[in-house]
Amino acid sequence: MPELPEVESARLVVERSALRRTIADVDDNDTYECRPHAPGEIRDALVGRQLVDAHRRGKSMWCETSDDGPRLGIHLGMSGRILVSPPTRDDEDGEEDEGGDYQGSGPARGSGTRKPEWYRFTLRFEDGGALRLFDKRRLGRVRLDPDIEALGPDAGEIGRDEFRERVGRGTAPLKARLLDQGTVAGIGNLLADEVLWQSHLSPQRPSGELTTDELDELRRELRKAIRSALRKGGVHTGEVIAHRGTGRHCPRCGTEMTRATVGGRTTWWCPEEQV
DNA sequence: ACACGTGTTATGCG
DNA sequence: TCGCATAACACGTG
Repeated sequence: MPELPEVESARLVVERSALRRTIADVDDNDTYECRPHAPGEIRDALVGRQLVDAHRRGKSMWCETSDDGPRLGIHLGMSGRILVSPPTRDDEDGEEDEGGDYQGSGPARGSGTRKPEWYRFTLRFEDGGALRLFDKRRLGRVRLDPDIEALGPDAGEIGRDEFRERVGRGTAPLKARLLDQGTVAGIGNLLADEVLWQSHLSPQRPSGELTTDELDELRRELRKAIRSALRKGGVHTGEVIAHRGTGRHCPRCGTEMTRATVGGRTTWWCPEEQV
């Protein structure tokens, strides 16, 4: 469930630890993760180059490469994580620096097992270290020159007027609009539920019927939730997230939470407060 | 064993 | 053609 905050954490890891290291080899043999590239295509484009910058918009990140090389796009999908290991020093096998830990909410969540086949993509550096994409579910994606322009503005940076204009239109349910990456980029299922709860808005409200005040409030709560998730380590730390579930209650008013599929995703909200 | 979750993309419909 | 809805994808988890 990497959403915007988790991807930003991963980007920071790349920026901090993977730039300016020469790529010696690339394992791009996972044809699903690297689609539509054929095996070897990404390797041929990157060997000998360096990553020189790491960017992000919404849930998509990409790196510029040296000598006017192609951009390397990485999407974490639903279970992807970026792991970067330092240069090997005297045959020492270094600990991996990790970005975006989103492994569920409980302390004892996730076994931590790392099967080798879950490493879907690897950049091996000349210094002996590597950048890897670790992805159990295999819905992540690596590709050259990704189409970033298809995404809407980043959810954490979109301005007030543009937010009003882009979100406050159409007849689809508000939550579906928020999940549409072409409208605003970076909001996933959990972040959407959190922000709607914080804003006292029903996920089912037709997005075009929101007032300007409601849209402004929604944007404020969105920025707040993103900052908070970045600080606390993931969207699962949101206030209402632990209260999504059968028999759970709204942490503000105690009303039993309601469940429905909205925008194709399981949605939980407080039927009393979110209208 | 089997349903569920989940971001993206493809497909379908009015 | 556009906006919206739904299915498909992969596969670990409960």
